[in-house]
Amino acid sequence: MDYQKLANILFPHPLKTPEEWEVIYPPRNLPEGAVVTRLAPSPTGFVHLGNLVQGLTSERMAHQSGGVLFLRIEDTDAKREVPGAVEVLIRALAHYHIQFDEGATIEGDSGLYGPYRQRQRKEIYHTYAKKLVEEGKAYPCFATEDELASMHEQQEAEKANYGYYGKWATWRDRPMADIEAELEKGTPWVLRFRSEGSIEHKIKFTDLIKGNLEITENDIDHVLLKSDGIPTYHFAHAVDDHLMRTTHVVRGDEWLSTLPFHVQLFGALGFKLPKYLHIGPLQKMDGDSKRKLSKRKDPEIALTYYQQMGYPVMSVYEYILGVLNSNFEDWRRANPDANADTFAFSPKKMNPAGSLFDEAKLKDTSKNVISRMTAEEVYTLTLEWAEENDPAFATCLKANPEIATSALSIGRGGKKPRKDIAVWSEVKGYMGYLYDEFFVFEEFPLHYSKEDAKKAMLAFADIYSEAYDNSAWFEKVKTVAEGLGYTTDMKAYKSNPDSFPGSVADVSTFLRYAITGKLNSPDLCELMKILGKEKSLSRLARAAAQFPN
RNA sequence: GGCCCGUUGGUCAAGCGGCUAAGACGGCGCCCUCUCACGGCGCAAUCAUGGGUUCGAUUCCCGUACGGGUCACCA
Repeated sequence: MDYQKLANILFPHPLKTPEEWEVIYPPRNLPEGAVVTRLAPSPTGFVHLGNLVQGLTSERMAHQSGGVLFLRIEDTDAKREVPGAVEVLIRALAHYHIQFDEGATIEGDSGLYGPYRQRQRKEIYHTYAKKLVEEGKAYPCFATEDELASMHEQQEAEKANYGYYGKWATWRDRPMADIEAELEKGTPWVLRFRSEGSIEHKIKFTDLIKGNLEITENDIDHVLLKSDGIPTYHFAHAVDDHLMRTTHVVRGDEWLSTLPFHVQLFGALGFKLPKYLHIGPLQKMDGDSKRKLSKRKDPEIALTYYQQMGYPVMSVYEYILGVLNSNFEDWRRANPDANADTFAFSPKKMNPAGSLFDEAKLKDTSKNVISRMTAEEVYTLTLEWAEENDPAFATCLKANPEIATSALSIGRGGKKPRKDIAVWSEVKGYMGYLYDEFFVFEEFPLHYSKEDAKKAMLAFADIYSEAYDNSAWFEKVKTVAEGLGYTTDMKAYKSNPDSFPGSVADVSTFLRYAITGKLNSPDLCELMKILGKEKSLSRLARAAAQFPN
C-alpha cells in the first residue's frame, strides 16, 4: 500500500506541516513545576456541578503552581451545541470564581494557543490526520451506519467483544482500488486509527488521583475524524493538549476506559503524554443505593439551582473544595478568615471513588460561610437574591436597609457568631417580621394563659424605654413577671415547674410573640430598639388586643 | 456479557503492617440560657465477605459479593 498516495488522495488540499504547527505553538516558557491545565466542556448550555468540580480542581492545580488555566470549547458535536452556551458557561464559571488565564471568552478568544474552539482548528487536525495516514497509522473506513449496527448484532450473537477491530475491521486492510472506488462514488468516510494493541497485553499507568493502574490495551480502531472532517474527542484531545502544551488533564473517570486509546494515540503522534487526574463521579442517594447525579432526574446538579435556592457562591465553592480535599474543613476551622485560595490543595487527598453529594453538609458549610460575613454583606447578597426570586421582599429591603442590617448584626461578629442562615431564602423568616408587610402571627400555644399574656404585654408597654440596655431591659421583664405572680428563679422553675403559675421565660415569650409574631427570635431587646419605641408599643398593643381580659 | 475503577459509622472521611480505628455533618442526650441560634460536654454508629502472606492485618495478594463507569461518526 502506498500510504503517501493515500494521504494525498484523502487530504488533497495544502496543509501546514506538524513542524510548522510546533513553531506556531511553542512550548510555554514557565518555571519548573508549573501546571498547565484546562477546562474543556462542550457547549450544551447546561453548567453542572461536574464542571465546577473539574474547574475547581484544574484551577487550583494551575494557579497554585504558578501555571496556566485555559478554557477550550469542545464543539465537535454540532448536534449538541446550543446557541449562547459559551457565554452561559463562562459567566457561570466566573460566578463561581473559576478565572481563566486564556482561552475562549465571551467576545472571542484570548491567548497565543488559539483558536480555542475546536471546530475552528480543523486544519490543524487534518495536518496530523494526514501524517498518520502517511505513516500507515490511520485509514479511511466507508462502513455505513447499518453495517456497523449489524456488526454489533453479530458480535452480540457470537458473544464477541463489541467494536471495530480484528476481523470486524473490514476496511483496515483494503486495497487502494477499493478505497478509490468508494471515493469515486462519493461515499462518506471516516478516518480510523490503526490500532496495534492487543487485549492480551496490559499497560501500566499512574493517575494522580487513582494511583497505579493496570489496564488492558486498546485493540479497537476508533474513529479519528468523523465524516464531516471534524475530529472526535479523542483525536482533538491529543492534538490540542499537545499543541496547547497542557501538562495536566483533569476529567471525569468515565474517561478511564478510553485511556489506553489515548495513550496509544499520543504515542503514534509522537506526543508526550500529559499527566492525568481522573475524578470519581458525584453521586446521590436514591432509595438505598447510590447513583451518579443525573441531569434528567436531579435538579441539584445544575449550578443555577444553587443560585435559585439562595446559596452563596462561596458556600458551594467551599463545600466542593471540602468534598475534593476533606482536610479543607479542618483548615477552615483553624483559619476562619483566610482566603480559600491559600489552602494547600492536593490531588493526593482526592477520593479515587466518587463522593456522595450531601445537601445537609452543604447547608452546614453555608451557615459557617455566612456567619463569617458582615451584616452589610449579608444584606447586599440577600437583596441580590431577592430581586430575582422574591421581589416583594427586595422592595422592603431596599426601602429600609437600616432595619435589615441592624437585625442582621445581632449576634454577628466575635468568636461565636450566630449560625442560623444557610440560604438567602431563609433571611425573610429570620427578620422579615420587622417589616409590617411580612409580619404574621404564629399560632399561640394553648398551654399559655392568654389573659396573662395580655397583661404582660400591656404592663411592659407601660414601663418600656428605648434607653434600656440588655440587663436593664430584662429587669423590667422580671418586674412584669413578678406582677403576674410568675417566678424569676429559672433554676427553681425548671426543677419544679408545676409549683409556679409561670416563669419569666413565659413573659419573654409573650413579648416576643407580640413583637415578632413568633415564639423564638434573636435578642428581643435589640429587636425592639431596631423597631423603635413607637412601633414596638403599637405591636404590643395590637397583640394584646387579640387576647381576652 | 467484556473491560476498568471502587468498597472504613446514615453521610464526608483520617489511616498507609502493631492505635481503646481521628475529625466533621446528621441523630440523640446533658450543660449554658428569658426563646432560638451559638458554644461546651457526652452517647450510639464503621474497616463488605472468604481465603491466604505475616509473629501480627483496616492496611499487602487472590477469589466472591455489592456499587459505579465504559463498550458511538457524544463528549
